Amino acid sequence: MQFNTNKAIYLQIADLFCENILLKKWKENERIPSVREIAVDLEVNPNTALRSFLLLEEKEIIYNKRGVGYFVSEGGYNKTLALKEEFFINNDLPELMKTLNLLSLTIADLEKLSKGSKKF
Amino acid sequence: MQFNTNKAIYLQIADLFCENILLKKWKENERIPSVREIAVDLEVNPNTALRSFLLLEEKEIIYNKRGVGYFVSEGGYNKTLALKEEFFINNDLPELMKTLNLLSLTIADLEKLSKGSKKF
Amino acid sequence: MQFNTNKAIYLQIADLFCENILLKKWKENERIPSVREIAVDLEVNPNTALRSFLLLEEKEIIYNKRGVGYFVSEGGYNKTLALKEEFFINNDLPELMKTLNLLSLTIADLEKLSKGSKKF
Amino acid sequence: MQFNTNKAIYLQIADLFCENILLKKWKENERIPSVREIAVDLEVNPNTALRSFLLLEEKEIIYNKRGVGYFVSEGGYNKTLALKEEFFINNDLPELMKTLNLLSLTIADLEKLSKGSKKF
DNA sequence: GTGGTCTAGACCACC
DNA sequence: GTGGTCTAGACCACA
Repeated sequence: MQFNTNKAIYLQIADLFCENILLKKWKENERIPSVREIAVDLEVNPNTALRSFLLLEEKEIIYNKRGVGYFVSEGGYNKTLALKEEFFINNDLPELMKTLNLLSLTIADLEKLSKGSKKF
Repeated sequence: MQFNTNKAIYLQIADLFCENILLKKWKENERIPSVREIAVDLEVNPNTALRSFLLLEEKEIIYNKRGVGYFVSEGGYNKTLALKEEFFINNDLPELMKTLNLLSLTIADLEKLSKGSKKF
Repeated sequence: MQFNTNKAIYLQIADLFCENILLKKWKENERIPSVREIAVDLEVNPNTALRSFLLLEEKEIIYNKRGVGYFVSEGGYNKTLALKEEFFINNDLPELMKTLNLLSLTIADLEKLSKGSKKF
Repeated sequence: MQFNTNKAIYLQIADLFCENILLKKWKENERIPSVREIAVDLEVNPNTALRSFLLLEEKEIIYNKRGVGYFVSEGGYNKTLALKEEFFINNDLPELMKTLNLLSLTIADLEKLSKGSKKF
């Protein structure tokens, strides 16, 4: 996996985990890969991988069974969605509106731009 | 001014400068506040303020007259606009589309959200 | 049963056993539940349950009859009491006094607090 | 400094910080020693020391000024006190009452015990 | 096998 | 100078 250099790796891994939950690749009460597996797969140090787990555990999106591994929390999907939505509304969206304003663009323009872009 | 802890202060100040230019608060060939004034106003270390100036000078959005101060470049408005647009298309927009997808939102939803938000 | 995540499960189970002995739920020379029963009841790994038994066996609070099961030792009550008392005096009590000091509380305050608390 | 082997060092350091705040050795809005200083003083790895800072920052007891250091939060004293009190009421106290009950002791007995102990 | 802690030390961005 | 991240790897307790 490639990591963006502008953001801490462990945060990018945490985002990846959230994505997996939101995309239902990881289901509630299911065990997720071990710290070591993630570390090997993503080619990062186990410590770095662990930080991602700890971050999401603290947000109660995942939980730990001692000696067994990490699991997606009951309600983890909704919690993840709520967190991401809240962040979007309070941070991304205001930022977006401000940028649109500065660039003299409207939301309607986004449709065209997103289609024109090679990224989609 | 409050700064976001996740982004370098000097970058946030540079963004602020760009905003002022795009909003025509700072016009081309007009002198902008000194490093010292900015540092005092925003309560930051003068070194930090200076970095913002140097960054924008390097992008030729502002220029320096020795012993006089910093000025918005001829064409600084368009340069700023171009930079912001490019960044928006290549970075913000793909990011936005991905987030919308994860949150099961569409561009159309943004209209409502942006109106419902207290931020506007 | 809920376990505290900050303390090893097997230690919490051992504490539970001691409680049963001190409360005379388990009497001297009486057979106590098997490792397997404990494991099922408390929903823990049999290995974990076994460690609790071994710990108390080592302290001679319980003993094992091969093929039969575990029993509370002759004198197990007093032994448990003595251990708990010693630990209380040497560990809990100093810790308590320090905490009281930091919180500007006195032993006298404990009376009121313990009554006010919903836990009792 | 000696550390208790039963508890993570970074937690013991965090406790120490709380003590300093409760004892008013560290006052609100005052800078506290740097991560490196703590690491050297307590003879631990800077990483370990940092964990203590991060823990307390997350609880908003201390805050960070970029490139400057950590400071006790406005209201940090009360926050620390509240946290410690809450923990005491919800954890230490029930535990204590249970232990007293098992040992056939009363709160009144604590007075004598605490005086008799060599620790005071 | 699992995670959790810790060390030693590097590198970096930032002030 | 400050903190923040990351690696490499050890050691341990626990299940």
